Amino acid sequence: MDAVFKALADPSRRALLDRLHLQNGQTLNQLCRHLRMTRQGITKHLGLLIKADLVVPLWRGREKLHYLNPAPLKQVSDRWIDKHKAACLRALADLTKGLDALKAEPN
Amino acid sequence: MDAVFKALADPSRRALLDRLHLQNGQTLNQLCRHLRMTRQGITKHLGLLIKADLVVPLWRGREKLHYLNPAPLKQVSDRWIDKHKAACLRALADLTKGLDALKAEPN
DNA sequence: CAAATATGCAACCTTTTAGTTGCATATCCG
DNA sequence: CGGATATGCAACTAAAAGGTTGCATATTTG
Repeated sequence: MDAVFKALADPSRRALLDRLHLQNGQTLNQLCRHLRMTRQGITKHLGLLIKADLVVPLWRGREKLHYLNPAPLKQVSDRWIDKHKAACLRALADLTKGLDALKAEPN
Repeated sequence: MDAVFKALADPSRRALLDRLHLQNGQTLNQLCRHLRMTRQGITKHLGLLIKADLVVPLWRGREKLHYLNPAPLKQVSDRWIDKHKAACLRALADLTKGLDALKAEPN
């Protein structure tokens, strides 16, 4: 799961995911067209996305097609994000309480 | 939103959020007890969390209380995670289709 | 007031990360 | 076959990140 968070930390990588979200199964060269960076740079980013299993590469001849894999994202969402979102109201209540306690103080 | 993703990228920072999730409004020293790192190191991590607005500091005398702010997490979830999760089935279909096309090839 | 407590700030070091350049390899097409 | 296309791999650089040490500052307490 750490690999997923790390992979999502970079804007270029999120842009790549967004691109694939727009059109799945693109080749490396296709993905290169929209990002101002060398092909090798993009390869590195894709490498991290693949390592995090967010993207699955598929070879077709000399072309490497890139497909989204939504599973790890769902996992992060279910196991981490949702847990924290669930405590949303409670957290806000805590903060409000803290603020009130501060105001009530004689200073 | 970039700050939020960056903040979530580090396991120590996620641990801090988890700690606050367990007990909200802890002081810096309290948070230090559970992480094997110098206080100053933790201050840095908290600084990033605060910058990303995931944590809100509240001074009470010489103590700095730390409260969770669930808003940015919810934003990331709504605007980014959900968008990608929604394409879940479609992405899997794409991948399956890609695999099938590959198998169907004469090689 | 003085000592203890809670925190901040800055300099520094080490490792990681982002990105580049250069060259090698494999596949397709005429 | 030979050229064009699609990609991989390795070395290198610059910048950022994670973490430490040392010292300063503010607040509480005896």
